Amino acid sequence: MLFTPKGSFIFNRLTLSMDQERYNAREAEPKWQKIWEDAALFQTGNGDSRPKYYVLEMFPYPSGRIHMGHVRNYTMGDVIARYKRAKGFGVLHPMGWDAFGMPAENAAMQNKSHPAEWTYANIATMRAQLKSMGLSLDWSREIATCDVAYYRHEQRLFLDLLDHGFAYRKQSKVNWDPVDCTVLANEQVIDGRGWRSGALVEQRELTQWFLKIGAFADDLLSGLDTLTRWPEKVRLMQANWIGRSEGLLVRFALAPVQTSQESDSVSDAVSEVEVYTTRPDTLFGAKFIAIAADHPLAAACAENNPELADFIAECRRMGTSVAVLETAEKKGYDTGLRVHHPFDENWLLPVYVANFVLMDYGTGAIFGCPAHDQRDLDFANAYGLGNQPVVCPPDQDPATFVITDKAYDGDGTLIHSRFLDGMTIPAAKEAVAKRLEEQTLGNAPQAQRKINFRLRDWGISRQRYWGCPIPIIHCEDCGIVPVPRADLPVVLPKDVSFDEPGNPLDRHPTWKYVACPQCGKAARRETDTMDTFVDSSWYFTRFTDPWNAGDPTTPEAIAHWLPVDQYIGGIEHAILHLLYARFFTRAMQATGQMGEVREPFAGLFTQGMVVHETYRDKAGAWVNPGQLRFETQGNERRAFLLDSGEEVAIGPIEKMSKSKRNTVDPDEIISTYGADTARWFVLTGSPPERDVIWTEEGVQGASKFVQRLWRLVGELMQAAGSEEPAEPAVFGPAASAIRKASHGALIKVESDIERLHFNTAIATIHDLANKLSASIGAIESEEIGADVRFACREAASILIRLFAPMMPHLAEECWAAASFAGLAAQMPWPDADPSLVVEDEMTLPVQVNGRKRADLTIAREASEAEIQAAAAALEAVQKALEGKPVKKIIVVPRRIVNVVA
RNA sequence: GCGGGCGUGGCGGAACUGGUAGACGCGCCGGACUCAAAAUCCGGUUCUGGUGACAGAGUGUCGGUUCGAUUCCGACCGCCCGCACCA
Repeated sequence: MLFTPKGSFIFNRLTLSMDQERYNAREAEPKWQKIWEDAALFQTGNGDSRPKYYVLEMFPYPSGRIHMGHVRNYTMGDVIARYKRAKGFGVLHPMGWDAFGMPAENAAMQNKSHPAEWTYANIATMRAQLKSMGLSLDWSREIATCDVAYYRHEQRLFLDLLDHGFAYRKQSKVNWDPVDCTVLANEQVIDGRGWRSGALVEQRELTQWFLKIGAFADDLLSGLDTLTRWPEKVRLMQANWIGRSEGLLVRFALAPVQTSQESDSVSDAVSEVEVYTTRPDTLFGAKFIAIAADHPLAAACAENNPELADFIAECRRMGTSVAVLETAEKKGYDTGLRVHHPFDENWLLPVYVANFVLMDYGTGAIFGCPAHDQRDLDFANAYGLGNQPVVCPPDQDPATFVITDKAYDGDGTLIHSRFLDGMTIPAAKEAVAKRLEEQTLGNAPQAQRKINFRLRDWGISRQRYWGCPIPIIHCEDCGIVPVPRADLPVVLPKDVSFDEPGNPLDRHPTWKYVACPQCGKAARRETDTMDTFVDSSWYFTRFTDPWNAGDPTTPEAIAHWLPVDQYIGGIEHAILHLLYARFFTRAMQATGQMGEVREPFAGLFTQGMVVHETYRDKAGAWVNPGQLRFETQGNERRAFLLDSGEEVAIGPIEKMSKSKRNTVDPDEIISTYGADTARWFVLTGSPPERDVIWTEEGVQGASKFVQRLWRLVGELMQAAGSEEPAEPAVFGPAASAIRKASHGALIKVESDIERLHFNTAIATIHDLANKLSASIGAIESEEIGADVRFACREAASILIRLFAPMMPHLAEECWAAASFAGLAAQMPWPDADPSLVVEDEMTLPVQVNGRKRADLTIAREASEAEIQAAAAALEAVQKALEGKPVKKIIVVPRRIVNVVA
């Protein structure tokens, strides 16, 4: 007898290594990793003729060690890569390092070493960690952005962008991070603080390099519609960030002023104020004009008005902190200037300098319509300017409709607006635009239609050492001179010091002094380096041909591999990285480096974080879970310190962070349980886009399941015998049940992985294991015929391949132990036979008035009438009807029967 | 304030276009094996009532559409995320 009645297995010592009762991950994992590597299994050449599939996970910053978030991110990518490979695709699955950035400089300051040393040491550590995870990566394509071999091409791309007018220099107000001593892009300022340092950002006036992302604002917006495999949320966030608005530029003529001599001199020099508005329909509700503190007109008025100058200075001070802006009151200062209403020469509007008007949006000037804009209303109420409703809501009487402290911005009909009265808002907008376009002020139309964007151009200058040098030379005679392409790369000097603040490149004794390439005179190099987001804006294209030494990209490789079919990363890059990469794709297309590719990432997936409970001792100090012992009583859990026995408080579940001491080290997990257990865990429990809670019980559960699969495959192969039988013509009930379970699970897992529902794919594999265990446990040895042997062998072969993308090492060990040919990693995805899942009879739930009362088992081919008759005849149905007559019986084929009384 | 998302057992979650709510896992309870423990295996586990077959309630709350609603619509409550003087 092969099986004991309870199904526990007696191992046959003759069957290969299956006599091991336990699967030893620590031995097996490095063994298979080496076999894969020696066979160069995951290297994909550019001449591959299979249909292509490009899987990419956001490459990591080499901060020191990988964390659980990396494990989750890269496991998901690896499941897809391995699955697609099994499905017959030529899979490109590369890895690299986002290796420039501030932390390396901070480390250099602390350790008195060089950023390169720290960075490359971290890369070596993290590469080894990633390799221990058993990822199917093509390491032959590895890149690090801090390698000259990479950033030389970035300098070339910069020069291409410069030639095409996509890079330019301008003086502007910038976000200055006083801790990192560098400039930040708007996207890098979060709640008024630097995204890395957390320092309150200040405004400074500096000359900076900009990339013209604004040139593609419209295209970046409309392109979002084509990204159907992106999360709706990310597309929406980008659309809001780009912030397109359609409006009108309207010029208001300045009226001569009698009251104030100072203002009078201004109105002599300047004749008009131009405003930008998206609500030209409310022009007859206008009560004032407001200009920004930085508006040239404000500066002109302030020249002879110290009080106004003070007010402007106050506005500027406030502008340095977003936190203050949020709570700031609407404040203004009357310049004394007046303008004529465009439709009525006798109607004068006061011109205020206002703290809520921004110079860098629109024209830095607005007209205020208090009745229909809350901000304008707050201002008007503060300065007693009154309001005039000009849009009447549908349910209000125009005669009595008034606004007091809540502006109305909804739909309605125009009132008190002369020639606009009775119009809808869109009609009124059109009418105003048309009339003002035809009307002239000076010698030009008084108004002009204008589409505006919130998106600002991307400032890329950083006053840091550890970044890609901007290949520019400043010559006193020739001005800005690009480094000739033949002289590239501009290499970072090695001999730099970090013992004082500021930019080491700037204070290097020799590096910046060069001869001007044009006139040969003494000149200086640009000492700013590029924002590290430039590095990550094109790395996905470099992966397609990282061996090309002469050019950043290779047209054939781009055409073959791009776009990335599935990109995986954190939601935190929804705007920053993902928008920049989309911009670079367009800009590089314009410079001829991107072929016909319009969007870099056809499919995007944003995975959730790995979170963990937090613990605090009596003193309130955070405690690491490794120091704790847990007790459970019923549904209550308590935690105690291992050494002292002191009880600690179990706190909320939060993102793993060193400061809260709730991190779990991947290395420890891998050395204790193996990579497969870690990989399995991060996919289980919650859907991939949601956070997953790390628990010790969960890891142990995953580890137990690894062992269970190992035993189950052994049992299946024991039943299957060592000889591979031909497929029998007839299968008995036991064999049929096994085949039905295997093929049913296969169909489900396949569709789950295709939809990236890894958690339900795993549930299905659990379910299959349960079913197979039950089947095998129920079979007596004398029943094992050719059909059962065939079904068990088939089940083992399917089962192993189903979990192979998630637990590749265990799959190889099982595959080999089962004496199947080749490597599991090379096996094609099994073909499902849907006919095996179909049953002759089906069981339909039967409802009475929408409530389930019975089950009806009936032939699959039964007609609707037969089903109706059989359902009505059921005892439970009759009972539930309580004698009431049946009105109708609804039959939804293969789904349900509902008897309506 | 604006925009978006989410509320399902003790817990994580499942339920594809409206069709058996609670798959699968964790935890818990009971049992087998064992001198004992671990490991493993078997059974139970939404709530209420009943020894029981069974009956009633049930997917944040209230209403609507439908033969039928976790799923669609409306209002409200709660939580999470993004943006925020953008004219």
